[in-house]
Amino acid sequence: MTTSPTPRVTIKDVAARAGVSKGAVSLAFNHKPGLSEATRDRIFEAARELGWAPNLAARSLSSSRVDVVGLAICRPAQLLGLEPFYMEFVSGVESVLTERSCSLLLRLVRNVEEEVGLQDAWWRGKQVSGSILVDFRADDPRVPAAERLGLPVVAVGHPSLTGSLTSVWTDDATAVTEAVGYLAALGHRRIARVGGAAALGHTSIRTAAFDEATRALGIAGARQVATDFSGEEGARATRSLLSAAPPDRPTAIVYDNDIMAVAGLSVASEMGLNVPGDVSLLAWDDSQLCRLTHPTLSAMSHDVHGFGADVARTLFGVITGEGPGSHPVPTPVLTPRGSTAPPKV
Amino acid sequence: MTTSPTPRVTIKDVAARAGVSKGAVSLAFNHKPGLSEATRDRIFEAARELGWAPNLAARSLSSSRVDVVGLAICRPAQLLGLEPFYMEFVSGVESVLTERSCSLLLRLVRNVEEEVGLQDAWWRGKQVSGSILVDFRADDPRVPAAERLGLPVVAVGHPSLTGSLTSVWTDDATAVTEAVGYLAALGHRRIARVGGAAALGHTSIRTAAFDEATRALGIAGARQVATDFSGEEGARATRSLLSAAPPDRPTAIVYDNDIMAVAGLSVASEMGLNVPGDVSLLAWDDSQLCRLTHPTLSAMSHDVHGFGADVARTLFGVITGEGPGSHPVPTPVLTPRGSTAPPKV
DNA sequence: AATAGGGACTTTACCGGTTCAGTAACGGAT
DNA sequence: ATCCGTTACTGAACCGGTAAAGTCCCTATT
Repeated sequence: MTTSPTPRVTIKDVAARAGVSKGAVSLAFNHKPGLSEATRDRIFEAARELGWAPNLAARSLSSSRVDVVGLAICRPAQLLGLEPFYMEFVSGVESVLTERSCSLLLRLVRNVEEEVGLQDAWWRGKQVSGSILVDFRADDPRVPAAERLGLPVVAVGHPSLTGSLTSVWTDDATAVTEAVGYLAALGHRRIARVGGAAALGHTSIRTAAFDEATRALGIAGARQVATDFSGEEGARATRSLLSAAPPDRPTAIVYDNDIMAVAGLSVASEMGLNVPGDVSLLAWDDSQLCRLTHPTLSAMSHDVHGFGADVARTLFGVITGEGPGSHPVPTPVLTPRGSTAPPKV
Repeated sequence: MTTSPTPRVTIKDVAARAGVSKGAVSLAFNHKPGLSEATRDRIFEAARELGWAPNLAARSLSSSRVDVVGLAICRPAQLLGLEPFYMEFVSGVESVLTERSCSLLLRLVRNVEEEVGLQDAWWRGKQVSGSILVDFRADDPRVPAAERLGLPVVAVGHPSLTGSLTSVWTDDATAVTEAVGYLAALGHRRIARVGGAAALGHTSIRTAAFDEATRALGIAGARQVATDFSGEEGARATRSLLSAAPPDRPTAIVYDNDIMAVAGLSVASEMGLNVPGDVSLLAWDDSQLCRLTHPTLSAMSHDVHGFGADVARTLFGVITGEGPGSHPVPTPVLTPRGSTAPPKV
């Protein structure tokens, strides 16, 4: 049994079959004017019969445009799997890409330098028409790199981190302030925060906002610890916070994602502490996970799918020549569930 | 301030700069013989100075090969985000693609029909050199489609589902048997299973294996329920199973993924049942999540990252003309943790 | 001395589309 | 009857590479 050598059908075959020139087929398939209805139909009919689809490589070569956008993510694989955030984000991005029959080129990288090299190669090699940049850090090398290349990008991150690049961002500072305010309103005076990777820009923003918010409320015993976003570190951080003697022990903890909050919840129960009786927990980036625990987790909730879609739409804007801009998306909203309550006396 | 129009540098510029012909540059960059060391160096030097990277569209057009593989995933976005499985799988795939400077074209689709159309277009349009197919169901339309197109694919699924396609699969039946055997050995006689989407092939395989295993052990009261893999349905299923009166209530539950097991755990505690005292829980597709709960979840553990890598390697085999084959990967192994124990009395 | 062989390149013909200058045909205005 | 302006389409150049055939020169063989 031999594999049939798949006689690839090209635009020429379609043209021949429809009795027109290649040019006409091209016009028809790009919905450009200059063809009669009848001819157009004949062409589509011929293409259908032959099962022809334009060769994108050829198209992008001659028209020098590609329908692909790039996304490189830089987190250890094991952590990535757990972050519901990314998959949901990606699916939001896809939802708008699909509408415009555009594809997503995804790559996991080990560090920012590798990503810079990758974006560079993608753009130089005309593999993408633009890229989405995530996980900004202070003085991120991708900012000058994208500027230098003239690569159309949208930077997912606060404008203070993304230089002249078009950015789409959530107002983390306000959200942190709201979270702290909520816990303080419940009566908590000893509030701690288990933050994400210190190198990440949005982590520093939240850290600063947390300091500011607690100071403003006159809360003295506010502690923060940095982690790598993993459940394990979340657990470790929680254990260390909760093992302080009662007067120093926080009565409320805010987490930077929901995995760590879940881990924190189990640490509390392992230590014989009642949630929310002895300690209140507040998660971030509300995913379904927060509703699966017992008690359910209160969270700063956030439409990640819609966020991804916004980012993709903005990227199309940039690609079509829109000038740089800064696009805030709705601030995460506090969603109280079962893990937060007033502290016991 | 005008954006510099990015004068794209082509192979011709590099050739000119190195004082050779385009052909020579092509030879150098494809590591083909026929050039002296000196010339080769001059060419690379020139390319480096100009910051040139070959245009992949042009390359794939003339050499009729592309360094891209396709992957379409068909699950609702919200569920996807939660399944640690996919991100980990993807990262495994990426790890071997990257070595061969190959990229992954990812797309989320709504149903199998849409995927068939997509794979068809990808292949016809020469956008991919091969594809990875996941989530097989009985009489999957992708099997005849891939055969008809001559599209090189590797099917992630049991050979009984994937027809003549090259398959990579885990032996779910054996794993289920082992899981049931373990619980039975602990003394459980009333074992239930919270399965995944009934339409999926591996779900039916597990369902059949569960029936078979419980029958073989003479266990009468074995119940199974189908879900959509979501935590919510996992919780609902657990609630329904555990609300039976004690003699009928299962003393052990096996889940088809770990999200549902986490959900089940919280349902048990919400119902005032002790895990593992009153009921033992066993998760599947062991992710970090299983170590974050309290008690920690026993699970059928499985190297998903390595699985993805194997799949990618196999795909390269298929692309380079290796005949169809069936490649089993290691069976998930039972990893006992805190959620399983002998039943009380 | 003539010839063969091979290394190091160059030349040239594509790959499969898009684009744009050109052309033929037709209806209407002058 | 002529000229103009559209509309509908064709033909050829071009995009940036690859691949196969061709050229040239140098050394080894007969």
